[in-house]
Amino acid sequence: MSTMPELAEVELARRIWATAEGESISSITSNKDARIFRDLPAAALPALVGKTMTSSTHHGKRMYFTFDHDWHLEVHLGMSGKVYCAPPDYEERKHDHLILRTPSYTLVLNDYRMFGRVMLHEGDSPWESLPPSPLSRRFNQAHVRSIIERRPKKILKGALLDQSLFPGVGNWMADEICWRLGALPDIALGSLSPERLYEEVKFVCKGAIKHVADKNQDRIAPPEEAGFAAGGYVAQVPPTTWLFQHRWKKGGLCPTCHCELERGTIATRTTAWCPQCQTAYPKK
DNA sequence: GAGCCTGTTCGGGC
DNA sequence: GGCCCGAACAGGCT
Repeated sequence: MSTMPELAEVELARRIWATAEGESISSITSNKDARIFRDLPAAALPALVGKTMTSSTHHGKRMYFTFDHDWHLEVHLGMSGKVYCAPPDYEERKHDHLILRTPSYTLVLNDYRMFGRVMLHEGDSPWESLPPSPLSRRFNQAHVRSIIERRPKKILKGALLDQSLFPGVGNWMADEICWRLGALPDIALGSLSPERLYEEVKFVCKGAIKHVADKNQDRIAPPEEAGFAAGGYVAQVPPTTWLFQHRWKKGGLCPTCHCELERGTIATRTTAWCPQCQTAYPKK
């Protein structure tokens, strides 16, 4: 299973680094030339040395680690970012671009493609000004209705991937939501009912957390057992009743009707759908 | 060796 | 401005 840095893996990654909550940063090693630091002023990171990680949260695909005196380290995993919580004597490996050491742990950010991003904020909580997360109470039916009403002609899959509308939803989750809606990915947003869209976005987001973040908790700690070896840390994935398990296999079958899934490029992304089950709405 | 790619941004066309 | 697409980013994997 390759990595899939969408909402649930991001939350799992947050929990992995959160192992070090309550510890203070003793040293920082960073590859400042790495693209992931393109939005971070040079020499900003040392400000974290001596500061204690007090809490953390995630919003969509972004993680925030808060250090005392209102410093917030933001990490986006991009396409290939991984975080590890390793023992104190961890030795740097290829593509490790950020290493935070505390007395008990080594927090590592490894990203070979460097589409990820690291930022540092001081002051107010940066996530509070972002659009509502599908996991939050602010994300309700009225909010989904306003999304649909403002962009009735937008393609469903393109809308689902838009991080300003559905923060955290990525390619596989978008396909899963379309499949559960019984909707082809290229129908217009305006043909959907707010109730149904709200229901399935919620179901897939909550289910992803349950099946991916919660079920892989044993990958987090203790650090000597944490999955910082090659292969990533996601061992448990959504059940075979989800499209997830079938969408990448050539000749994969729909878990509901068992007909062969179709694949193509929609909204510029590789997309899988069931030609039989996803016909509840007129094509765009 | 060629092609693919689970994320995001930017530029161009309409 | 809105929307859509393709390219670019970079390197491991099939």
